[in-house]
Amino acid sequence: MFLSTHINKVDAKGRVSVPSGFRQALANERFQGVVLFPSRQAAALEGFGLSYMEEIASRLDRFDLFSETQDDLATVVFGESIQLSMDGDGRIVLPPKLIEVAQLDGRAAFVGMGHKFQIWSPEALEKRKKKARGNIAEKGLTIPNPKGGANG
Amino acid sequence: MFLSTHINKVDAKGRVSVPSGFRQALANERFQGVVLFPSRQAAALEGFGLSYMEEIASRLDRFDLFSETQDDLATVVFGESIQLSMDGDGRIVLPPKLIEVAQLDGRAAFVGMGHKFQIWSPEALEKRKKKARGNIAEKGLTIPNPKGGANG
DNA sequence: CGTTTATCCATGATATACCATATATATCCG
DNA sequence: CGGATATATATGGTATATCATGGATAAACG
Repeated sequence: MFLSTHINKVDAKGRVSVPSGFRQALANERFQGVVLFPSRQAAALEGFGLSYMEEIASRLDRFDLFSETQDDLATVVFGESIQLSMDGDGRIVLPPKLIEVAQLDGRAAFVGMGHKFQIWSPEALEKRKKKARGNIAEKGLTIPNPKGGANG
Repeated sequence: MFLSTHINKVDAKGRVSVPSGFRQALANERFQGVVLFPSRQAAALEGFGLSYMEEIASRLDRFDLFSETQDDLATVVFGESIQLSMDGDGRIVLPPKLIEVAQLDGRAAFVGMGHKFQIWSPEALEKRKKKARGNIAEKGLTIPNPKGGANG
C-alpha cells in the first residue's frame, strides 16, 4: 500500500528517489520499478506497480472489445504509460516529458493513494489537497460500507 | 479491540509508548505498527492497524478508477496518513507535524474506540468526553443494529 | 567518437534498533 | 493473608543502520 506524502529532489538528470515506504510496497513485484503516465484530470502523474496495471487491463476487458470507449481508455492509459526501473539506490529517472507534464521544478511530491500513487509539484499538491478536503466536506463523501449500514 | 484510555509521555524525540492493551490488539497484524492521520473533526489523531487501511483501500476500489470521488477520498485519507513502526519496546515516534496537529505537550492520551483509536492531548480529551456525554444524554444516541432491529 | 544512459561509490542527515533503569503489576511462597 | 520475588511496562539514553542525495566512473548507443 502507498501511504503518506513524501517530497524528494529531482536532480539535473531527472533522477528522484522513490520514497522508502513506496519501495516496500513494491517489494513483492516481479518488476522492480514503477509505471507512470500523465493524469487526465490535472498536471500530475499517475503511478502504479506493474501488477496493478494488469488489474486495470482486466477492468477494461469488461467493455466490449474494439469498442470506442475501451480504445479511448486503453490508448490513454497504456499508450501514454512509461515503465521505469529503479536503480540500486531506489531511484528512477523521469523523462523530460513527464517532468514537463507535472511541472516539476527540482522537487517532486509523492502522494500515496492506497493501491496507486501520484506525483505532483509540491505547491500544486497543496492546492489539490485543499480542494479534496473541500469536496469531501461539501458533498459529504464517506468511505462506503460494503455491508450497507445505517447512515445518519 | 482498542479499549480504555491511557496517558503516556511523549519525549523530546516524539517517542511514545503504545499502551500495552493496544499492542495486544495489534499483535496479529502482519505489520507491527500503526497508521495515524489527522482527524478532520478535531485536534486529534486517528489510529488504525495496517490491515484496516487495506480494508479502506479495498472499499475505495468500488469507485471507478480515476473518478473524482475516489481521488478526493484517497488523497485525503491515504495522502495524509503516516505509517509508524513500533520498536522492540512498543514505542512509536510521532513526527513533529502530528504532534502539532494534536497539540501534544509532552503527554498523549490514547482513547480506545473499538476498531480504531484516537490520540488527544489529555486536556482536550476531557472536554471532548464531557461533550460526548452531553450529546448522548440530550439526543439519546444509540448504536445501530446492522440486521435492522427495532429502533427506539 | 561524442553523447547519452546506467551503475557504482561517498557522505551527511535522519531515523531506527539496542541497551539500561525505574516503576507498577502480578505471582509465588511462607 | 502478607511479604518477597518475578514479570511486564514505561521511559531515558546511546549506538547503529538506513535513506536521500551528489558526484564519478563505466557501459551502451547512435
